[in-house]
Amino acid sequence: MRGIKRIMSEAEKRGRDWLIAGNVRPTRQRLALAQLLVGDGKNRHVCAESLHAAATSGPEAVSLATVYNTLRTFCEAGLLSEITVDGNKSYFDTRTDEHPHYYWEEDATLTDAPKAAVTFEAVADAPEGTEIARVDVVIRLRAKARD
Amino acid sequence: MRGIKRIMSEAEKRGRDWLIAGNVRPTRQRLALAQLLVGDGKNRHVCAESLHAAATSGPEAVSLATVYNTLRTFCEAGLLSEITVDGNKSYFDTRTDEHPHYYWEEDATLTDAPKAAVTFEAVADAPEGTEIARVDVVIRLRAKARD
DNA sequence: TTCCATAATTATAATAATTCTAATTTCTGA
DNA sequence: TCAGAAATTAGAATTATTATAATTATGGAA
Repeated sequence: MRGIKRIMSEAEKRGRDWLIAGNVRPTRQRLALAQLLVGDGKNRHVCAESLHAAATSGPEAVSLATVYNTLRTFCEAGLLSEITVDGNKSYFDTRTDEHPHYYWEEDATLTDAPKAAVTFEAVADAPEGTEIARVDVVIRLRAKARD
Repeated sequence: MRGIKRIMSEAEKRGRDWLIAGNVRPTRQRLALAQLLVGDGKNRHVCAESLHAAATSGPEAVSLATVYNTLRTFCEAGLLSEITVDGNKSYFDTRTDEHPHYYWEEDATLTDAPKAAVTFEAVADAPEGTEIARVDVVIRLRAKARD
């Protein structure tokens, strides 16, 4: 045991439990990132850059390379899902169930859409020899034109 | 008039008409690309690189910069639609009506899905002050696991 | 505890897709 | 035919991301 024992905050507990649930070794950096991602119990969308910025201004700095590695690790562990929406940058969502997203064209941000925003009548069978891995739905929003 | 008058092929006509329909000046390079895109009357999905490769092996070489410029121009003219599916590269579709896509994870390619592949029961109202620009649906396929 | 093998982290270099810049060429219409 | 505008181009610059290779941390065994 290295550091001084101290009371663990709610956010720290949430982060740690989340890592354990995903069967991911709770290293210092991963704990820091996990806390930023799920520490408040709310869902969150991040990109590598935004998460790195958040970590940098926190108590436990994490290198950009590790942010990338860790986001990938979390995805593989099923803790995050990756969302692709504009051609150049990846977003990551702490909600991992299949649900639609709003993409706000005005400021290029992404939020969850209520699941009821889109309901399917039918999704046809996948072509022969394949199966559907996932159905991505992105509802692109723009500011309403004034009349 | 520079070149020698000659009979215009069906593909050339289709390309030229397509440009005119989009109100885009029919330059040599644009005609070459248009022909590659719609010359056979079929729908097509390309990325900048694949289109550039096709042009390079044709009779009228087009620089990569122009391929990028032109794809953007065609999109703005409503002749193409851009599809984003994996975080790093843009695809362009000669079909511009709203329709779902299959993304084949195995080889990272994109094809049209039959419109009936997904039918909506409902798409909720857009949030206050916004309107829906488009609903993107990508059905991600993977090779079926053997049992 | 201490030590070891393994895994994680890191700075930095490399890559990939795309955009920018500034010079040149081509078009169009008078 | 000519001038001005638009398009094209090579190459540099940018952005997001991944790879490399060296260092450091971690967890389990002794």
